[in-house]
Amino acid sequence: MTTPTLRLEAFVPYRLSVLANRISAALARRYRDRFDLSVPEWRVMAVLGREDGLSARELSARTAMDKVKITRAAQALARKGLVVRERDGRDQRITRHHLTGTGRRVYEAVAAEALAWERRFLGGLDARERACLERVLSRLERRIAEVEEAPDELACEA
Amino acid sequence: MTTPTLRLEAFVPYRLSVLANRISAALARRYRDRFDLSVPEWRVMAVLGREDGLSARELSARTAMDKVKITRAAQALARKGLVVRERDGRDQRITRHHLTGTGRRVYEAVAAEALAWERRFLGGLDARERACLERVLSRLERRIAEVEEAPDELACEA
DNA sequence: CCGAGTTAGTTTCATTTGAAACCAAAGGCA
DNA sequence: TGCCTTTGGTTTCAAATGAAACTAACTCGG
Repeated sequence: MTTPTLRLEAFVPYRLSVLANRISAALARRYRDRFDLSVPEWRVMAVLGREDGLSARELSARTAMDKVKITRAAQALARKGLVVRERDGRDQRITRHHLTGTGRRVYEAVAAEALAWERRFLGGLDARERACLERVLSRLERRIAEVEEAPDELACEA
Repeated sequence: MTTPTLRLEAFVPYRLSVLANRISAALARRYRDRFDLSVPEWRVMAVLGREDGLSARELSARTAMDKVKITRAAQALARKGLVVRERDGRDQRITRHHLTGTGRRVYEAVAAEALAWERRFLGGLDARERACLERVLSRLERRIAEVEEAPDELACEA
């Protein structure tokens, strides 16, 4: 038995990374060109569009971005007049974030565009492939969480 | 029919991006802790381990990294004594890259570790899920290439 | 109450990144 | 042969990033 050699183009972490970056880049360009938004800014808007009044901490949890990124994205959005930030009444440490009127209109437009892009992108797949994708994504999300918790043990299935 | 609202946690580009970053981060930490290598450095080594004497341009193509990153990674590897770089005899513009003896030993070690990690990671999936993953990855790789070429048209399947 | 410890968010600073400018060597081609 | 363009690679510069330090506000045991 020969030692299996590592081929980058067949190595799943590499393939996933390249794929995700290409997809992100394609979308990021659209956000920037059409709406002058960065990806972190867009993610914050996307979350606020569905749940208003979140704190930075909550935004961080829902966007998978660290708190520094949240601060900066939120400040940028505030400068652009898309978001307002206010101290929470009960706990003065907390900053609550809200879309402004303009913010909401922009949100609707970007959300529509993003969904359209996704629909078009996934439209190239047949129903079986899309089901497959959903399965695999959920599965890998669960799996990486397991591996993150036990970076060394031979953590196999329960 | 209500407008479908965008839920970030169900949006494929977002999920893929977060997933790929988590996987990359987990691996990157190992490369760094055990071998003091960054991801770009490791990718260059991985390619050189199988094809020696590549130019920066070829490395760029095979690692999906731009030429600036290649220059920097290669310079770092040279400083560490893992790679040597030399001008091509025929075309003096070209730099050829080779693993040193140490470089090859490190390559073998990192490659083994990377493959072991992947095996462990994917070991959490059953055979069907792994097949599914392979299918979906190939499919999406093809699909993003199509969309990159025709960013606007409603490019569906041929 | 009051200080130790915690939590929310911001700022700082060093590192990473990539677009664009740049330099040097080839490749036409008049 | 001597431009003019192209190509391979490096450097520069400004922006993005994130770890760690920091500030301010809250909590809780004594």
